[in-house]
Amino acid sequence: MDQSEKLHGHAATGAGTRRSDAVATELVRMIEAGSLQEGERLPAERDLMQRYGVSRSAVREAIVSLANRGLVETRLGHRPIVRKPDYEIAVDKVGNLVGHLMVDRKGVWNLFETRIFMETALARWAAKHARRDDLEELRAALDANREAIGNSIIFDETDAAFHAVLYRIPGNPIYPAIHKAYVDWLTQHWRSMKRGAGIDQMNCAGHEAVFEAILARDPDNAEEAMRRHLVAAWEFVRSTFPSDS
Amino acid sequence: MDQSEKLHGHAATGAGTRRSDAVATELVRMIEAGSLQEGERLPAERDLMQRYGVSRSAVREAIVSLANRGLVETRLGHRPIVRKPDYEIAVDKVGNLVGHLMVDRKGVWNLFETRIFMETALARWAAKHARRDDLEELRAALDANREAIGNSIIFDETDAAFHAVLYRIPGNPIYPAIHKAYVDWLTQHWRSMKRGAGIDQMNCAGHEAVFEAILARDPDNAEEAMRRHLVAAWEFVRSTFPSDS
DNA sequence: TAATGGATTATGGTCGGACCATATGCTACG
DNA sequence: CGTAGCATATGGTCCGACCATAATCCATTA
Repeated sequence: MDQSEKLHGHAATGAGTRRSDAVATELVRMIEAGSLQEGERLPAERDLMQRYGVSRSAVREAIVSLANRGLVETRLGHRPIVRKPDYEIAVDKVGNLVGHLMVDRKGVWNLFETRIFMETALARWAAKHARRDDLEELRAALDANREAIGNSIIFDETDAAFHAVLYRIPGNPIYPAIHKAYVDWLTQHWRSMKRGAGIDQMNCAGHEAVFEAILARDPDNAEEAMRRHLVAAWEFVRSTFPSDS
Repeated sequence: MDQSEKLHGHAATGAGTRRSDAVATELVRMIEAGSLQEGERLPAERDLMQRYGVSRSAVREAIVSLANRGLVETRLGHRPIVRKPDYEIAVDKVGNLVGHLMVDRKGVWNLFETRIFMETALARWAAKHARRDDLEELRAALDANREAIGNSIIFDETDAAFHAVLYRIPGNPIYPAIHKAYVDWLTQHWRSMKRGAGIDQMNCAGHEAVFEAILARDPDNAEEAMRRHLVAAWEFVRSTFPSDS
């Protein structure tokens, strides 16, 4: 009785028909409005259920919903902590959603193709707009990569780091987030691959070609070098798939 | 008693510590394995709670989690329906997560800048690789767009349709999904803008320039025409923001 | 006979109250 | 003074009930 009255009083706050949706919407509103700051703790479930006049189940489902969206972080025994997701977290969350889309080789290729598209364009951009310190950073990454030839683990890290510099150059925080997504998603598909230093050398040579073209301020060559590098890498990834047509 | 035994028996299936996570993981597994086909109905909550030996609360939270990921669709009084998310849905979901990042102009600019990046590259691609029927499609979209000058609603539709063709040309289903996301996210930020036919004419002229360059197989011009077109469009979007620096 | 409307059933949504598991802080004892 | 253990806070789980909505079935009736 008490509950239903209170809820009706608060009906304006909630959009959906479900109580939990109403609570979730209200909490999101408070987070976006700044009443709940980043890092702050959410009120306890038992508080919220009294405040909004709903049962704890409804409150819990609302919090689960927020947690799934990455807006709060839940730990057992702790009150949920407000988290404003940045681009990386958002992209990370979507990773859970698209796992199904990459089960077959076609899905992986679709994703890898966007990477080629993205990075050829990034190479072109860098050739056109990279500043001196960008080039320095790129050179340092390349040196580290060359140094790591033969050590698969380190090489992969420096490899990713080299590409990461390209994603950073435009200065848009979305690009590094995309890069992280590529690394997270795609690496699952060429793990457990034995390879000799020859492969490393080939990849490093690809990086060098890209870097030289960027240094020479030659967009066409930069793009083409990057494309060759990634297509070769794809051939390698592809060979790890069972049903090779 | 019965429950805890059953759960321990199933402990291997679940990864997380939470019961609901275990159930969610199991359901995802079944969906991915194909035991639950697209469009099929999930077992009733009361079934699942018996099958997995957990309470209904746990089952419900698991289902909420799946629903948030877009893997099932819930309606009151109906059993949840299995949905395998495609690229569009996946990209759409990430949209909900990054909504907070677009409240200020900087966030919107970051997004718009990626669009410029994407579409200049797409224009370049089209100039290089478009086939005859791609060009036909592009021409038809352009004609429709020209026809719609003056009618804001239709013009916006044909405008989006013209750009959509470019996203379709590479033949990767991810690109159209991204386009849809751009349209969904960005249109919220320039709605309720009164504008004269002059703006339409300017935009249409931009499309024509892009098309001509693609038709001429001139990647550099296509890219540059697209950039000019979108930068101009941004200036327009930007003017709708209050705190204009 | 066929249409219609109400009872029945299936199912998700909500509730409240209990207990458990984990974290934190306080207190009392060594 | 320090540490072990108890008290408290809080999330996690369970149960059993009831409500709200949808689909189904069946009997009444035109």
